[in-house]
Amino acid sequence: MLSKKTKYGIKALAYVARKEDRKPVQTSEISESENISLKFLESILLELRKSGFLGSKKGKGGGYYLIKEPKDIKMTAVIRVLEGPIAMVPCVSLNYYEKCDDCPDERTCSVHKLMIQVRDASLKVLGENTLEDISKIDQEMLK
Amino acid sequence: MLSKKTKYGIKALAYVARKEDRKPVQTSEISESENISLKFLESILLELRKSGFLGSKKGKGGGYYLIKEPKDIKMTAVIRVLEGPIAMVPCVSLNYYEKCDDCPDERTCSVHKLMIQVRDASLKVLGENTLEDISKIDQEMLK
DNA sequence: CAATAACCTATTAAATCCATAGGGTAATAG
DNA sequence: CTATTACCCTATGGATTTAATAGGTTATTG
Repeated sequence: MLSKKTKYGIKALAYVARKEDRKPVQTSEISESENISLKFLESILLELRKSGFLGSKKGKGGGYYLIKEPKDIKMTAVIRVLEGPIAMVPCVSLNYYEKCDDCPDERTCSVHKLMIQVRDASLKVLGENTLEDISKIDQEMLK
Repeated sequence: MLSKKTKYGIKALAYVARKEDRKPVQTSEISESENISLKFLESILLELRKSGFLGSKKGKGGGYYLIKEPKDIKMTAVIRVLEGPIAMVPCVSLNYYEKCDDCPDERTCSVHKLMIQVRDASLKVLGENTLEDISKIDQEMLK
């Protein structure tokens, strides 16, 4: 299950991406529009800034803005920062690998075998989707 | 992340599936062979019995055995019973659907859009793999 | 300087997970 | 029939994580 943190983080990024101009967007605006607890959102945006997705500006007229183009932000990167590993089991994670305590041999582990396939399938989808892809709203969708 | 419960459950099912004869396998045997806490495993096997994957036999020579052929057990079914939803977000779950508190309109939700794709990709992999597929050990794997 | 909005630290309530403990009960072997 | 085996069931606790709240500090604009 995706944590609320990740969910909110993605929604916030998508919200910022939908603003054509590059003016900073305030936390409170995102909070109200996306129904996210203000304080919780603050901490998430802060993390997204520290990990290089957002820039910020303090004081009046300040807020957060995208540093890169939405089309250059892969969803794999976003999820890895907010949620951590994409794999469902540490022993098949590319970026957060960890050996299982049980399991003497990964090569013969039934779970390992299966979860590698799931990981690759997820990775494909998340690698093909950019922030641009998921943030735009087609009029088609509203019918 | 996959819970230990699900992980152990899959490993236990695979272990039972690897036994050619249909003799019951004892919990203690699985526990030792797969390095799973005996008491924890007991509760997992019990759940797998109640949900129709395993049958059991009490007394001496008793244990658990598969009710269906390994090739007829899809991994989607196993995971849904042990872990719950396959989707990463309740609002895209086929079997455990739940509306999000935030999110006035799913059709325009960026997370929703993305997670449907992830769900379908996972569903494909888990639907194509059966217990037979993941339980067999190729000699190729050991090289 | 005064207003604004990001920034930072700490705390807490709730939930979930993993495991253990301790027995009860049914079936089988001898 | 009796002892043993091994499944069956309930309850509990510790640890970890998650989600959210609270309260303050720093920097920028006008």
